Amino acid sequence: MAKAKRTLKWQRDPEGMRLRILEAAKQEFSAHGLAGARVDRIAAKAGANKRMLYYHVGNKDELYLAVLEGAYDKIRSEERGLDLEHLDPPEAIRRLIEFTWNYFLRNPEFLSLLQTENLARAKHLKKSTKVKSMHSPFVEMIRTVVRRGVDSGDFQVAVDPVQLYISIAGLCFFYLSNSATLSVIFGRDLLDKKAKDERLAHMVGLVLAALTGQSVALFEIAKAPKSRSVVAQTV
Amino acid sequence: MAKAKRTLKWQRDPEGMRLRILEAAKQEFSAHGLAGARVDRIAAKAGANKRMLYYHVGNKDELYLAVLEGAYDKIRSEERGLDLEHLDPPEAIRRLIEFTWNYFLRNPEFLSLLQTENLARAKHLKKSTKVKSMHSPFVEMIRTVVRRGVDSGDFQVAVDPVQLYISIAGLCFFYLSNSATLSVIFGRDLLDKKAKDERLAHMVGLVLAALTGQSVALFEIAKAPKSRSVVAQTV
DNA sequence: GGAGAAATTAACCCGTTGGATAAATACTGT
DNA sequence: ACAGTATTTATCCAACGGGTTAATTTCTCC
Repeated sequence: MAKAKRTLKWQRDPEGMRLRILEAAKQEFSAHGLAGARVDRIAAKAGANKRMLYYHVGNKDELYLAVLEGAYDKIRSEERGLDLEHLDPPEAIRRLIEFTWNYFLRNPEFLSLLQTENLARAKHLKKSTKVKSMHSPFVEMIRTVVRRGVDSGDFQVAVDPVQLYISIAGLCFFYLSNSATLSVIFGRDLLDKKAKDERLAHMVGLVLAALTGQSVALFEIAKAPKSRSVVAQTV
Repeated sequence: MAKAKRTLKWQRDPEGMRLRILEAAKQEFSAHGLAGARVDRIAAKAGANKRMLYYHVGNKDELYLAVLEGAYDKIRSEERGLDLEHLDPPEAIRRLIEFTWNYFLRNPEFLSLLQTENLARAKHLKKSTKVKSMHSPFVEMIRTVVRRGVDSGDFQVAVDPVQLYISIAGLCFFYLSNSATLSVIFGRDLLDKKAKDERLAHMVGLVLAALTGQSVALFEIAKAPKSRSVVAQTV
C-alpha cells in the first residue's frame, strides 16, 4: 500500500495517446485500406483500448479523415521548405522531382492513403475544409518557376503549372504505388537500388528535356536488349 | 394448367451466368476494393444466388483474381491491335499515348482494380501464371519503335522501353485514378471535356518533346493566371 | 418417361466487427 | 481529503458477411 507513489495501472497522456492512435491508424489504413482496416488492430497497435479511439478521435471514418488530413499537411509543409524561388528554373524543377520522388519513397503510407481515398472517389476528403486551402501557394510557386524559365529562355514553353505538377507526381507515384504489379508483369524488381536510380534519372531527363529542348545526359541510360551492343547515344 | 411449356422459375445458362458473375464482380471490386466488396451484392447484381458464385468461380479471392486476370487480358489484347510497327516512330508513340489514355477513360474499373491489387502488394497477381507471360511481346513492340526512332534520327535518345511505358501509363493513370482528390485539392474539375483535351495534349507534348527534342505545338496550351495576359508561346 | 447429372435456390452457421454501456481509475481544484 | 471530471478499462451485443448444407428444379440421354 503505502509506497510513496505506487505503480499506476496506467498513466494519463491524452495528447500522446491521440498521436499514437493516429500513427497506428495511419499504418493500419495504409496497409489494409478503409474497409480492410480493423479498429481493434489500431487500438492494439496504439497500445490502447478500442474505446479510446472513439473517445479521442471519433468513429472509424473520422479517424480515417484525420489521418488523411495529417498526411496532406505533412507533405505540403515539407514542400514549402523547398523554396524553389532561389534556384535557376531547370535546377528548381530537378529539385522538385527529386523531392517528390524521395518523399514518396520515404512515405509509402502516403501513397496508399491516396489510393484508398481515390478508390472512394474522395468522398471523405470533400468533407475536409482544411485541405482545400493549402494548395494554391504551392501551385503559385511552380507557376513562378515556369514563368521565370520562359523569360530566361531556359524553357521552351509556358506549361500549365498544375499539369506539370500532376505529371511529375504521376511519374513518381505510378512507378512506386504500382511497383508491385509492374514488377510482376515485367518480371523485374523495380525497387532495388539500381532500378530506383535509373527511374529517377529517367524522370528528370524526360521532364527537363521536354521543358528545355535539350537532351539531358542522365536520360540516356538505355538498356540495350541482351542480344545487341549499345545503342547509339545520339546527340 | 397444362400450358404446353409452362413458365420456368429459372433458365439454365452456365456460361452466361459465369460471365454475368464476373462482370458484376468486376463492378463491385472496382467500386469498393477487395475488402469492401460484398459477395451478396455481386450475386444480386449478377441476378444470381450467392451460392452460384462459389459454384461457378470459387470463393471471394478466386473471384477477385479471375476478374483481375480478365482485365489484364482485355487491355493487352487491345494493345496488340495497335501495330505500331507500321507507323513512323513519333506517330507510333503518339498513338500509344492516345490509346492508353482512351483505354483508361473507357475502362475506369481497370484503374480501380490495379489500385486495389497494388494496395495488396500484388499478393493475388503473384499467384497468377497466365498474366506474367503476356507482357514481353508488348515490351518488344515498344523497344522496336524506340530503336527505329533512334536509327532514323527522330529520337534523341535510346530510352528503356519499360521506363517509357511506365511513364506513359503513369501520366495517364495518375491523372485519372487520382482525379477525385486532385480535383478537390486544386479546386478544378479535371474530368470535364476541356480539361481532358488539355491533358492529352500536355502528355503527348511532354513525351514527344523529350524524345525528339522539338517542341510540340499542342504542348503549349498554357493557362495564364487570370491577372495576366497570355504568356509568350516561345519557340 | 425416367434416372442421373447439372444448375439453382433457400436457409442456416458461426466467427468477426464496429460500436455501445457501464464501471474503474487517475487527476484537479478547493 | 473530497467532489467532480477526465481518462481508461472490461464486457457485451446486434448486425454483418463469407461460406456451407441440403433440398429443388431443369436438362440430357437412353
